[in-house]
Amino acid sequence: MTVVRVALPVPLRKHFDYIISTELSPHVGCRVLVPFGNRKLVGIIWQIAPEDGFDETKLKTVIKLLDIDAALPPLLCQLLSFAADYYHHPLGEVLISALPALLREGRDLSDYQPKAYQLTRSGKQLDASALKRSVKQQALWQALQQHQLTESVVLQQHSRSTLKQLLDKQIAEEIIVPPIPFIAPLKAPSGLKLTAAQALAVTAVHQAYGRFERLLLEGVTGSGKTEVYLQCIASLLLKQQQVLVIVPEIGLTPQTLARFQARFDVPVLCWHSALTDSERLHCWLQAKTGAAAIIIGTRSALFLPFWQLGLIIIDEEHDQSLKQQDGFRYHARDLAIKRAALQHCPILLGTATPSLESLHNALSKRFIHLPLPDRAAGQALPKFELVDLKQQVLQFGLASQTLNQIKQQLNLGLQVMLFLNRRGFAPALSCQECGWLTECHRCSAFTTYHKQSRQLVCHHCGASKAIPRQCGGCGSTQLKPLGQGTEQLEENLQQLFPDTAITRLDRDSTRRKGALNQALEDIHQPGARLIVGTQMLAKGHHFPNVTLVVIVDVDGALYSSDFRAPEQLAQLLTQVAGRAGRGNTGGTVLLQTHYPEHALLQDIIQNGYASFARSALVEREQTRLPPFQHLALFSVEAHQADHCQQWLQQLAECAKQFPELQSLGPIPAPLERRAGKYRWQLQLYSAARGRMHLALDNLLSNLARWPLSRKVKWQLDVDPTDLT
DNA sequence: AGCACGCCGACT
DNA sequence: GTCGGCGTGCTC
Repeated sequence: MTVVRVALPVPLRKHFDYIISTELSPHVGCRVLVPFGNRKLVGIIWQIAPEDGFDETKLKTVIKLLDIDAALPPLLCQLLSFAADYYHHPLGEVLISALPALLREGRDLSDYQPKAYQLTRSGKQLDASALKRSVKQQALWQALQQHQLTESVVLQQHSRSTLKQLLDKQIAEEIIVPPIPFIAPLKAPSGLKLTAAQALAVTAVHQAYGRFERLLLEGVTGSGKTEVYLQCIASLLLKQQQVLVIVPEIGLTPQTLARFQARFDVPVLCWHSALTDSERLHCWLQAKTGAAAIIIGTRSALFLPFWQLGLIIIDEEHDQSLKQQDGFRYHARDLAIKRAALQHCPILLGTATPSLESLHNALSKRFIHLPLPDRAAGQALPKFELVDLKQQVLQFGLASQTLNQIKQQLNLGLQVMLFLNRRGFAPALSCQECGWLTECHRCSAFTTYHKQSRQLVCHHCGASKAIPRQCGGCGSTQLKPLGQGTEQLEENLQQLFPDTAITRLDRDSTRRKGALNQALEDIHQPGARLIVGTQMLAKGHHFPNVTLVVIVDVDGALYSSDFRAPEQLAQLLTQVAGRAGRGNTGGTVLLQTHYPEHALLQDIIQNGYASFARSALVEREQTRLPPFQHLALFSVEAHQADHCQQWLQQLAECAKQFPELQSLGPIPAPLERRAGKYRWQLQLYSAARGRMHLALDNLLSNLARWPLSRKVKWQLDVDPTDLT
């Protein structure tokens, strides 16, 4: 008997000790089923025979050891332990979140591993006459005499009942066959001819193999980043090493996967939220055994147990979806860097619009900077033009200049893309008599009018309700949509261009399964077409026939209280612009604004993202904002606003004992009420990362004792990207 | 987080 | 007389 210290998926920042038989040979990283209060939980063994043991007489016994081999290998344990400390999230929850759901539930791994059958010792010595009464059993017995057979092979020729009979008689036995690591392709395919800049980048990555190195591939849209990835991967596969490619949530299109699969004759697997639980477990096992060569996945792919990981690629490293926005709020890029350090392998961050964090690291030489300043096929980058909306008569939110340019392109049989970051028909319904607007009862926000579904929907809490007949203020029946969303823009454009095909791409139009792919297929058809959409248009897709991009309304993002808003706007504009003119014709981007003289717009259109980002960094340094100071955000939710405020006030008081922490707040969150709850926040800034973490640990152990902590729901977000 | 225990108010 | 509201305490 020995004591094991177990990490359990509960929000308690401590471990629990249990007794287990030494004969089971438990080790760190194995799952165990344990009694906890009056329920049973799956936990992870974190320590064997801890020295400062809990009172042994009070210990309960492990119900079941669920793994022979650690489900979380040592390297992953190190990574997850680091992550739990860094993001101040309870270890047990972090560990369990790294496992596929089926393993989290305590399922036996062997149920999901491929099985094979062989004769037992007595089965081998069996006399042929022993089975003469059963022709079928005899046939299977004879087949197994040659060599073991996998389950699928057995079942092709024999029935499951015959097999069961031989197993019951102990003539045959079941064995688990570990999948075989992938076979390296004999020769790496050469691929496209690289530009000089691409070749330099590939060489830099090659030189980093086998050691930890961080590389930032800053390639303008259309510069051929994917080709760089592919050529880096090719040589790694020859070394029999695996590759992890992390992509943004909607970046993993069938096209991306197809491109990788077409290039390499090795198993390429994907990992994303749409997989079923057993597909996920399959992928997890293929990574662990080395059967998978390349895994392309969203942020949680970061926690897959690779057999021999040789390279991590983070595509679109600036993308917001790399940061988990609830619960365990990790940043996949930052943890991937930690993982690469633990694996002693290089990590390549690719983007046209680097995050200011990564750019700062590159400029200060912590990362190797690999610029790809030109488009691979030599096309010109799209050119920006500002359209001044002041003192203009607009038609459906579009200036006459904009409309003229759209007409021109359509007449040439080309495609025009209109970007409007507002889905639905209109952002609100408004009363013509008194100005009343339809609001969400539970959020401090207006409800969006959706014409097709005939509903008012709150985009913050998801609540939807029927359209009111009368104004909630004066009773008038004169309710009109206020403002324009993509649904309305599509309708209006159809009126202006009745003979032109229009494709709308937003969350509503692509909700139906297969709708997104259908839309993308339509867009790839030649001929004039209007494309209307939200954020979805900005990410990854290739629209070769688009020559004109219209940003219908840039103003919303120009005056925001979030210090990251300019960076995000610049990234968005650049990414959307990058969809234009990828074919042979150069593209134009029209920015419609009431503030054409705005410094941010001027900087982006005249000098491009790279220049904007460098000046934004200077500004961040002057204002002591990230990455020049570290930020941790405490947020609270409660039914009563003063509970929020009081709790944060107490926290701010407590934080005062740490001179290295500067606090900002308590302040109401930008969306002060959501789903019926008030939301407040306290921002903590610090120049010294290490000391900030110590202070946070101290704050967390303090606040656990406050009575008010029971009345509010609080969260801590380290390095937040979203301050709403 | 879950879950039990426990103590007060409104119903068959 | 009970059902059930959520405050409080505990989990090796």
